[in-house]
Amino acid sequence: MVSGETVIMEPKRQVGQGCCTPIRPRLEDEAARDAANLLKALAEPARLQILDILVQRGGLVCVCDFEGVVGTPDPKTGQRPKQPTISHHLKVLREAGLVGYEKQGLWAYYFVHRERLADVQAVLALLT
Amino acid sequence: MVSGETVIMEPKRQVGQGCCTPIRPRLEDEAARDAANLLKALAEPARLQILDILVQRGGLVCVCDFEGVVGTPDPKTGQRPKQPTISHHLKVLREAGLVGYEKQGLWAYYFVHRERLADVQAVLALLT
DNA sequence: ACTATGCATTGACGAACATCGATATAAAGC
DNA sequence: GCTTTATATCGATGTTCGTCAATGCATAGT
Repeated sequence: MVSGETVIMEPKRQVGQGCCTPIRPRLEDEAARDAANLLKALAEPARLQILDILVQRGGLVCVCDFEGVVGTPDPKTGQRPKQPTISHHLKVLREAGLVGYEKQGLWAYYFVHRERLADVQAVLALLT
Repeated sequence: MVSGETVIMEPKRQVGQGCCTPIRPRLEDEAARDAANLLKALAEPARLQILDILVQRGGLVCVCDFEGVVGTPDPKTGQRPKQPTISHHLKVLREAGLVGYEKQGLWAYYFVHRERLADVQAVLALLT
């Protein structure tokens, strides 16, 4: 980091009176909470791969397509997450508004809500 | 959902032989894991607000600036997270490569690693 | 009616996380 | 030296999360 060299023009900060001018994030508490919840829904390998497949397919995908295909393989058994786990991840994505689904007979067909993905990108664009 | 109406061109899926053609996510396991770890580092209101302030300031910000300013207020006490918690969040952001810092005397000045934020946006762009 | 299938939900478990108070470290000023 | 200040780290606690086996619930096929 070349810390011996860096010169910050930072003049006169008296210890004990607070070193900096007060500041508030532009991101208000509620907006930060909402954004964090969206990001939390995304922050899982299995869920990212589910979304990837949904986008790749560009349409409706039934749940059985995800089984044995997404999620990190168990280091011991080499097995990927099973059906109840997939269903759980899909529920998380649903509740975050990132995907929707239709029931057709025995199958459930999922699709992406692209607007919601755009919301995430909008938040990240704020930090650029 | 209009589920009575939706017509999917659904040709002949025999129950029991798997309903769909096999598919793999373009997002490989390791890439998915890395992306998820980055998103996990972002998926916290306090950390989003920290990054927001860092970007807003456009330069070096010392830790004390974040105290009492970022993070969700405790519903009971109305208090925001205290110094050890802020320090913890900064460590998480550091380890994710999202921020860096320089030590100047008593103070630690943090700054954003914009390239890393770009990495996150690149992953999300894949899903669009 | 009976069986098999696709999917959701429940309950349990361990791992990971956010937060805190207390303590440690390290530099500045006396 | 000692004290104060800014930050990091440690240990404990309560909560959230990912995963599974078991179960429930429709629907399809016989």
